[in-house]
Amino acid sequence: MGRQPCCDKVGLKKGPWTTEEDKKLIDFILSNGQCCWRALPKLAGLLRCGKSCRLRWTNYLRPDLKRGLLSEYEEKMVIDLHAQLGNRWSKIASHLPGRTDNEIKNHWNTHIKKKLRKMGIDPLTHQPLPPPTTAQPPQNTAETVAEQPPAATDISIQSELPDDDDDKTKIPFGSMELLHEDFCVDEIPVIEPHEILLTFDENSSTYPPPSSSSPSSSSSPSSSNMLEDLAFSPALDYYYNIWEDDFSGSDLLIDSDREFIRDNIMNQLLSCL
DNA sequence: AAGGTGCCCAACCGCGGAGCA
DNA sequence: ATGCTCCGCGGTTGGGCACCT
Repeated sequence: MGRQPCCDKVGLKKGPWTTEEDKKLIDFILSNGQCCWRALPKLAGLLRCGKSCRLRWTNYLRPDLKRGLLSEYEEKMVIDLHAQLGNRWSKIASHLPGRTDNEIKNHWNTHIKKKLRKMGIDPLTHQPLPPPTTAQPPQNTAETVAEQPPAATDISIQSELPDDDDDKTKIPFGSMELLHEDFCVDEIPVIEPHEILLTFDENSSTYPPPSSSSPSSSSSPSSSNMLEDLAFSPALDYYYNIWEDDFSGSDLLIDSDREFIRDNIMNQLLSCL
């Protein structure tokens, strides 16, 4: 009995991805779109299982991913959403454009959990932790207990968050969308560079820029700054660097690709503004 | 400087659900 | 209705790094 492995693991590579593998995966998906993950490794010339490819793409290579720590606002959203949804990380991630479920899960386990405990909130129930008494040993260290604000203050964090029950937290164009959403698995749609929608998140720590006031402000980001930033976004540069590293001698038209994609992003953004 | 320890996060594993024949 | 395949999700692991002693 037992479940069949997701793929034939004999001869398949595991562990960290190399730049070469990243390049192959990116190149394949940008040329062909996200097709059947199981078939992708073979088609892309990768010695990986489809699952590994999907994970690498969704968690690390997708061009719309934000890098770096979650902003304070994002963190509050995660706490609020977790209170409503529990450990449904993918659902939570869907409210935070540019963030992956893995990233949020990791951030929750390494930062937010500790922070909440320190603040006297049970990260599981989102209720105030029982106050430490002399009879009961405190769950926190003495120094963290001393830093605890009253429980009522802690809970107010949640009430500051926007109501999640509508689309306010769903940022339009908050994720990269391929225009061919509804192709069947057997078809391998060709996604041309001009069909890729690269998008931004107005709630991120980058947009609006740090100088702007409230993170929940609905004001539009400065278009000139946004375009400037996007045009030179780390994600794009990452792709370009990969291509340039290993395809410098190939017949790929790196510069024209770069210009073409960048121009297309600019045009799409301008049409949205 | 060297070794030990803890943290972070990318990646893996296994399960459940959806879709299809 | 059943069994199979595939995808996506959540939990877990372990390598690399930073910090501490």
